[in-house]
Amino acid sequence: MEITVPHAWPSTPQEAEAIQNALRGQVDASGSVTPRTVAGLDVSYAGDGGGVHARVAAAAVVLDAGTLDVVEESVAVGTSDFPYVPGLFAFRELPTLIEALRGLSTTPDLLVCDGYGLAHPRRFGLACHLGIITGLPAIGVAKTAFVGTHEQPGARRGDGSPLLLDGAEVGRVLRTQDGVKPVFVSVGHRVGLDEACRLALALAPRYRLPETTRRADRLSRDRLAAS
DNA sequence: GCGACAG
DNA sequence: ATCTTGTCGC
Repeated sequence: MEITVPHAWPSTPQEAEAIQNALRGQVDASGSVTPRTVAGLDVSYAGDGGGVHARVAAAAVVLDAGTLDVVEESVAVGTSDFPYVPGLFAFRELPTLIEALRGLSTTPDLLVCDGYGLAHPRRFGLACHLGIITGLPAIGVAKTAFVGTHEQPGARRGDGSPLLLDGAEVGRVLRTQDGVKPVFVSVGHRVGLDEACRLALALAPRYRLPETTRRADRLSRDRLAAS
């Protein structure tokens, strides 16, 4: 698919924050989607992934939203030239993720990102970046807590509790399987939170994480090991 | 002031 | 994220 990045790549944390502050107003946190295809995105790192020039592999795996069968896969290898800073995480993975998306011959109807969207210090996490850059509906499904407060959701699949930040619900702590640790769902772009949770649940019929994320994780890891 | 902190 | 043994459970 074609992608044009609407800004320069930052070389300092200050520039990165300025980009997020400038783009945050463009997020559309409403809407519903009935995707035919869904792309899962993930990045793997070689060695101590904390380094600034670590080798990385980014994967984009497109699944049929109904059957969860793989429709297309794309991987890109590169380096992460921006350090890992909580809140600026997107700048570390975006360049390679975008290359992976460009490698797709089809345009997916939804992006499922490994991380946060609006549940972010400046309300503009990785899922928002990818949503705005591509113009596509996007959601974030994170594995661990980052910002906000929340109560423990019920123990059953589908149970959830609001993720609150400054009195606003910026995401939801969602149980995707009975008795397993919940995931953190937040809006990236052009999808409401209820819809984002519904989609995340539908994409995780058997395991804790969405099939999209699991597929992208495995593909990026394998590709990195083979390079 | 001191920690905590998506991947 | 990645580095890692053994262990519990389906």
